[in-house]
Amino acid sequence: MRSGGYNTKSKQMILDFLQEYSDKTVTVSEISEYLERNDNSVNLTTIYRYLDKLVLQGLISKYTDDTGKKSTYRYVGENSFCHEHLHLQCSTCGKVIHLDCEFMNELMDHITQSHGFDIRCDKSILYGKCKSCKEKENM
Amino acid sequence: MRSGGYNTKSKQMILDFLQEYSDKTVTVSEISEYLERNDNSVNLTTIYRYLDKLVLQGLISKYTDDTGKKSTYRYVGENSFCHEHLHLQCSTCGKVIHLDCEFMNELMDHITQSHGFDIRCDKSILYGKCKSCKEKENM
DNA sequence: ATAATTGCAAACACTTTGCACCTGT
DNA sequence: ACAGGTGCAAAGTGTTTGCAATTAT
Repeated sequence: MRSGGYNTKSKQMILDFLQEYSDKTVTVSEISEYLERNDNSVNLTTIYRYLDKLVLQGLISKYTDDTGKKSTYRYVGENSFCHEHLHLQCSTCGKVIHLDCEFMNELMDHITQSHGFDIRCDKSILYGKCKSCKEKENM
Repeated sequence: MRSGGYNTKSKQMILDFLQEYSDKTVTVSEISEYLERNDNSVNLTTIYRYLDKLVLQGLISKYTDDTGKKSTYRYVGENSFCHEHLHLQCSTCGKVIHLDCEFMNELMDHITQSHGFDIRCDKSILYGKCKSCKEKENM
């Protein structure tokens, strides 16, 4: 494991899970349930502690869900000097869409220039309703 | 008071406070402290309950702060068929900037068209660092 | 050997609920 | 009179902390 820590099955499984779902944000209980399903139940405390470390290492990002009660985490990886992008999260199904387009870049540039405000993409989520949830609603 | 409720000093003061700071989001403790300062201490329960009602009436919007621990509220008013706008909140000083520009509208339109995702502006906050906090940092 | 990890119980912070009492209309 | 508002204590939730026991190196 990186950063001088010891290697344990629990830590490895948590990281695996985060990597597998790196296209969305996952909750602590989702991680916990995954570990249970795979016969490696881990105390919530342990999960929180390991997640804190990963956040510090910059391997994952921490967010707050739409209700403001739970935290969610997303794997971003260590070579995450990748292009900045915003996240759209559906308040209904939780799906996350990565947003990186010329319009976004134009907006970000404009904000920096006109307001002097630097957006932290990894701290921001735009909430709304995704296509499929809208469709389901109209059935 | 609207919506058939009774009129009380506490409710009036809470609404006044929200209106006075309608350009930013305020926390429950800020409301509570304001009431204390003005010799009208109100139990937190009461504040939460009234805020819930105001949210239901659509007079205020509820957000989650950057840390994900506290809720924040912002007065939007009842004639809030005003132009949609996003909010930029400085993670350092808490200042809120209302964002409504052509670039934002272009981006929103693009997102609706390309992803079928409808952003709820009143649910979304972009976090980052404002100009003055950046300047203070470099002193 | 010893530093890191873990589980448990308890503490925490914010929010919500149940209930008896009070207040505005 | 009575629907609505309020305070208090208690419960609820997600998260964090202290500590002793265990494990990886």
